[in-house]
Amino acid sequence: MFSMQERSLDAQHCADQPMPARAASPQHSSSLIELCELLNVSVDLRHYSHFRFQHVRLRRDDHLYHVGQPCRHLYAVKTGFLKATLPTNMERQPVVGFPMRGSLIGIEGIASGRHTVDLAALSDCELVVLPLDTLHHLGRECPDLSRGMYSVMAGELARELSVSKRRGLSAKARIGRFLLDWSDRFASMGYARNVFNLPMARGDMGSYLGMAQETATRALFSLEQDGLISINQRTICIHDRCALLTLKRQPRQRYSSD
Amino acid sequence: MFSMQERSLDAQHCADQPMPARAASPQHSSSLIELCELLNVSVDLRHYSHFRFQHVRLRRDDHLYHVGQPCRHLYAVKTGFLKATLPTNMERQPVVGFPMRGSLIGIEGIASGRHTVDLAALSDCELVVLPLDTLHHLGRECPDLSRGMYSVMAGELARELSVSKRRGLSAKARIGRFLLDWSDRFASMGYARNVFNLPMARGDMGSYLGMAQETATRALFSLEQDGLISINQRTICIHDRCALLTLKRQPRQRYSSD
DNA sequence: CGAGGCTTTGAACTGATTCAACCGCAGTGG
DNA sequence: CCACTGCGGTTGAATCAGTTCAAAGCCTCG
Repeated sequence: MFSMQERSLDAQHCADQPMPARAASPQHSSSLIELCELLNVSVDLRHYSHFRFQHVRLRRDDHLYHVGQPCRHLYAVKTGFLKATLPTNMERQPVVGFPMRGSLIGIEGIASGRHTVDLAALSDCELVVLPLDTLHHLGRECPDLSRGMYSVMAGELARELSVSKRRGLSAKARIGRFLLDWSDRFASMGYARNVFNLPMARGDMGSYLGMAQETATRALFSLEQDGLISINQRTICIHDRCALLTLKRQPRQRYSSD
Repeated sequence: MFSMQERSLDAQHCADQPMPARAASPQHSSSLIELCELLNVSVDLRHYSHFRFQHVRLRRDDHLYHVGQPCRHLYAVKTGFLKATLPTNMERQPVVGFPMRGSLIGIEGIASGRHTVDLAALSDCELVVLPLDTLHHLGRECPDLSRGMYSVMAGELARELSVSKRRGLSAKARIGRFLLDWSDRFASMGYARNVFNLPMARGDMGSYLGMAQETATRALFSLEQDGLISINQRTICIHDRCALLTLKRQPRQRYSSD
């Protein structure tokens, strides 16, 4: 239904002047300084503040891009939540990430020139469009920016690697870590650390954590039983952060001691 | 011409860690052009060919760096195989990667300034040292290089993301994909595509793929039973690439039709 | 030759998946 | 207003893939 948007975005890609049709009311744009603040990179940009970056708005369930589409822009998330999914011949596309405010989207497509994940909006979103051409152009004149970009990209890689820490943990422990991750993300946005709404369905949560959605449900319920959290639909209240963090595959006491 | 590299290398040696003493005899160095060829980035570098990058040699089981050590260099693998492991409080450190010729190591530490994985040599290795200072310096003068670095880093991220495609596959299928990955890696180095030696132990293989080492053993054996491969210790011979690729979790026929 | 590390094999065990049914809520249309 | 529909979430029961423990076999290297 909104595929028109993708087409028009592509057209813009060619024209090198991103101006999405859907953002029919593009009141907003950001300066380079605002963009850097959003991405949390600190550079001296006094001379380049005249650059402005347009915004794109997405509605829930809109797709920002699909696998295989040319990658000519990156996007910094200003508001809203998204999910990235991998293409597989399976019916269930595995979820590989939940970008939100401060995330830089699209990096995965730089190497091949084409996007390698699908990006869908979980809620209404506002994104800052960063054309790759502009990025390279700016990098030439503003060395600090290159450094900042290296840092952002490396950060994404490090975060992705750390995901592997969850391997070997029980489903319950993975859910626990996951909740703490979101807790920190909300806290870093200035929201409450211990009460928040998860933006995704159980199925997406499970897929991201590598378990069936029923398992996600049961793990949440089990954590609630233990008094570590309270759940009400997608609203989470964390009671015992420390316990959530130290959950792990218990040694499994076999017919032992006694 | 070496001054910059030597300074930072020395600084690292003195200040931070006991870098392998064997690196004391670095006979070789590479030009920027050689480095770019190694990393498979194509840029016009005629004017910068006077830069030279020192080499480091590692012996089997040597560590290139540990978690927490300052990240001031990247390393391009020239020869040999390594493994990257995450730190956890568990006894078994999860393996997150097997860098080899062409891989760029150390990116994960750029964002935080400190390394976030352990890097150990699985075999004797030769690495090209790329000081971050030099990288930033060069990027200023040679815009193409920045672009190339973005591409390399983004490629690492994309590769890391694609690892998630293995989620949801059976152990056997994951092993199959793993073997094909190595097959392609060897092929891209100009070696035989269908016969090769894996550089890592079963335990590391299993850890990387998220399974117990016994499961890795059994999956390999099962593939051999099916006639898709032959195994002899760490020597693998692939007979049916297509079948390896199409392995997946079979639908599980329950007490079926009625 | 012996020690120790890696690999294989067997057998018991269990966490998680799968299937299936049900609940509750939101949107829709009569 | 209420039946209807569909989706997300929850719950239960059976089953299985993979883990864990245990022990033996094999290879390498000092």
